[in-house]
Amino acid sequence: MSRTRFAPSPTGMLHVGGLRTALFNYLYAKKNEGTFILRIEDTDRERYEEGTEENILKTLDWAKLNPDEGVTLEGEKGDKKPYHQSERLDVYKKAIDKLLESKNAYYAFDTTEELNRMREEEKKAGNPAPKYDISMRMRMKNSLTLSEEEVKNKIDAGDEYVIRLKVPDNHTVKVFDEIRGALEFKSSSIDDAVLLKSDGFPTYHLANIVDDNAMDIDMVIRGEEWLPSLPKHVLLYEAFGWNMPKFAHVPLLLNPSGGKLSKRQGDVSVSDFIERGYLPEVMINFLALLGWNPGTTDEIFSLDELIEKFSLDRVQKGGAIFDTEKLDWLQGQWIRKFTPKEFAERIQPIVAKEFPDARKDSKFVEKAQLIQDRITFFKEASEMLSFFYLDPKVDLELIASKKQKVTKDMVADIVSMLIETLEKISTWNEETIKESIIKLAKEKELKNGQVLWPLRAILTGLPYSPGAFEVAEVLGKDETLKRLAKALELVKK
RNA sequence: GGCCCCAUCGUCUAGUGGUUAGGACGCCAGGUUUUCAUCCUGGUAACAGGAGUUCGAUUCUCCUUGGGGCUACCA
Repeated sequence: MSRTRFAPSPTGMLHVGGLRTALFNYLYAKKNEGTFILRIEDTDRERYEEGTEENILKTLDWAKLNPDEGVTLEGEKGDKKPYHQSERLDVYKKAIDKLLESKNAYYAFDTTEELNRMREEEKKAGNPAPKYDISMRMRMKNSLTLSEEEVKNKIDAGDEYVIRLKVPDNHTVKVFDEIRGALEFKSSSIDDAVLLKSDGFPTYHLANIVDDNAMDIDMVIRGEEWLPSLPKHVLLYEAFGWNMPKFAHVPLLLNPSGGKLSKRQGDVSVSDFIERGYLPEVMINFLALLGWNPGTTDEIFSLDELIEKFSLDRVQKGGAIFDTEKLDWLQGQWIRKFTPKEFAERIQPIVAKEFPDARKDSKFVEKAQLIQDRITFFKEASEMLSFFYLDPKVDLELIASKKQKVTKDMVADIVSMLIETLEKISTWNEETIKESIIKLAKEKELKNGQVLWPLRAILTGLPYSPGAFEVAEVLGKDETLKRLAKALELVKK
């Protein structure tokens, strides 16, 4: 049993990196017959974006990574409510009081302007990385430099304040990361982070630790960008006297040019990929392989298979460039994996949108079969099946083909021969059609392509399409001959 | 700048002291008795550099270099 959580902020659409973090958390939980929890970290009122929480939930639902507990599309589930941090302010207040009491935190009354000025001064004085601790703590206005009475007076007077973590001096924080191993941080490099903002909201550091503890999270899987603040979190757990969960910092997803994944260099929000027609199975499969591998050469995995194979010790340490070259290939693999019936069912509504006849087409499965190996996106299906639902244009430029050695003045003869030959076929199927046409070509001393190209071009009206034999079979004898006859007439003119 | 993380083909990766350094995507060539696609076969291409440890380093250690992250009253 294990409890993991995905804890996004509603500050933007869910992006692929976030989905991967969610996936790893989901896989870990399921692998250990545990619980996957979704918590919304909405403590930043400035960056809050309307609708993004819904986008996150819907995207997770699309990917079939629905949380077992926490915030869901059906509302909050579980006995650790609420799961929105903005509704847990009293919980943080209590926690802060505890830290204040144990002197692990202190009040600070400095304004942003004062802080900025002091940092400038420090830099000029040769301190490259001014931190509130060490260099600034004693120079600023806070409960470490002010008397108890002064502090009380300021608070009573309504002065704004934040509460900061008191990082102990001369201390080494030791912590273990499931992916990176043992880590050490000197406390001199850790800043006295703000825990409670002047608006009464907690920062990530506080809220995150308090909630992970309250929600019994025992494995924290999050992005590598959190690694530098890990010692602060460890210090908080120590200050509270709580048991620490295990930590696993997964490598970042990178732009093609190397930096942290961002817009500008292409699509990064999952919604973009959904819109472009990628299947959830494909996205999940692709994301799983970015930073993780099964240790075998297998590459196609369903969510269930991933649950079975997943383990943190096969997660990569280095960042992975989010390069979608392989995504299209994967999509093709998945499309080809569907049974003919499944495939037909999935494209039928899409084709029917353009060609209503497709909806009640008894031969739809056969038609769909012709293109299952030829498409990467379902939306390509309509065009590729168009010739079944409308009369193809007869285009002499297309029917004659230099490459196939078919000149324009040969076309009429070839079409006549085709009609004559095909009319004689009594059992109409791919095999018999093929047989008689190959025989025809041989008799007339023509190359197969000289007969087949015109046939396919007339039947489909397209430069690229499924093969002539299979199209003719599905079209049926009558329709095939009808199209040939019509073409012959037009070509003669 | 400081702190932290990382480093195998262009990309995703296998490898855990001795391998012709393997696979996949992409690309190139050929084949699959019509096009496109699929599929098959073959090819292209990598251990960042330098010391050290060792009989022997891609693998262990250190340094350099390179890349990335963090450095907010954002997460």
